[in-house]
Amino acid sequence: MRSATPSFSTKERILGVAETLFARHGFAGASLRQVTAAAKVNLAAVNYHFGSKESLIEEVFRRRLDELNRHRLAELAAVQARADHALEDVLDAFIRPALEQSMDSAGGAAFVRVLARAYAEHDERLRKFLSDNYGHVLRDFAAAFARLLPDLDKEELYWRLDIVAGALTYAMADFGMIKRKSDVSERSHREQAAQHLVRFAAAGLRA
Amino acid sequence: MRSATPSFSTKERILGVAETLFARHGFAGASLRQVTAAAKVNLAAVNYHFGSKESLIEEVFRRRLDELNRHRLAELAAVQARADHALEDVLDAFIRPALEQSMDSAGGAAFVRVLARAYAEHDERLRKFLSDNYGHVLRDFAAAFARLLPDLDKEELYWRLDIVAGALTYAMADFGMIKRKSDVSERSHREQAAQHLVRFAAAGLRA
DNA sequence: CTAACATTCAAACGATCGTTTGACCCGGAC
DNA sequence: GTCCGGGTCAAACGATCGTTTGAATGTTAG
Repeated sequence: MRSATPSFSTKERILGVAETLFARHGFAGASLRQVTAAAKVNLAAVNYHFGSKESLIEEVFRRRLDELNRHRLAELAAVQARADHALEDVLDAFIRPALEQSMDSAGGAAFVRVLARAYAEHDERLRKFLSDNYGHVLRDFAAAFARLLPDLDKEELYWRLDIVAGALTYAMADFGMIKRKSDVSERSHREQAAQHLVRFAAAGLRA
Repeated sequence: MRSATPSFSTKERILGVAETLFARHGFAGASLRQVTAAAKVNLAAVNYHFGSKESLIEEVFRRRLDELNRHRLAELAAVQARADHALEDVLDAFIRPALEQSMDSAGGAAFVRVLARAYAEHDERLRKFLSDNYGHVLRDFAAAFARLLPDLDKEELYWRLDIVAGALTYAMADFGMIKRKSDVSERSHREQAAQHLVRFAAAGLRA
């Protein structure tokens, strides 16, 4: 069975449904009974395959973050290899991989919402887990920005990057109150969002 | 008893503690037992004074949002009365009242975190409640921005305002990963945040 | 076939949730 | 004094939570 239907195994079905429900109702708001019912698996399957609800949450992150971080650092390296790279290129290297992943798979769009949840939740264990995976990437990007903005002192730069990261998280999660037109596809909606955000953030960083 | 200790009545003590715990653990994460225990009132007091947990949540918002919206619109009117008002002035009229309120009372700082929670929560009833109180103000500000940016078409403006609102919510809630120095007071921390955000947002809107 | 293992299942565990109940306290009206 | 009504209290309600159990099931190897 493992090799016959690998993409629909119990484990992966739980992960996919959990991602969707965590995005919609939060980590505390989505119960294991809701998850297992939607995934059409037994309630005990979560504790059998993942050990606990918290381990399930971490696995939802790990599944996507590893790939996302890898792509971001790869694009950053590619950008920095060009001698004449601009601020917009570095911003694009940070934003675009998240955008791409959010459109790759069915659950990708849900994951960026889950990511935004993680910022809102103050759970210490979850924040540490994310810092271990995300903080390293942010530090590399901060160094890249620092080189492109030599006149900006470090503290001022960190302030602005903080705002950029917050705006990115917000925009990617589509938490805004202004709804997109219904005739604009999800893909072009997110591509426009990334494009606007890059220009907006670049102008703010240069201000 | 009502006139003897009005600022420490059971009702207000519940509201204050609920604000703090909702900010820290979310609406689903903070239980009424935690709230009543911290407020040193009986568990049944919440349902007696507010009717339900959901009504308590709404009351936590109403207590601060009425004043916040009033101040924002007053400052916007004052800014628009000046013929030479700039983009930064309008942004300041939006950001500063939230900043002031967050420092006025002990629970004010917690409230902006509660406000950010509201964006993360997808609860339909809560979003409608906020839209009724918040949406009107956002529309007025959007009109003010539109007058100051006549070359920007409406859709592009809405995109950027969406990002600004998201960055504001994020920054005000202090959800960033970059910690402030411990020797910088909370007040100057938030004033710097507002100042940076105004400059950043203005540059982004003009880009 | 049997033995061993991995997985699924219904059922129950104790804990905690929001809410309700009914007795109790107490200050003011009569 | 009696009565009344707002307020507080301990206790319990049923529902739901995450987790555990032990039997049933299916799958693989010898």
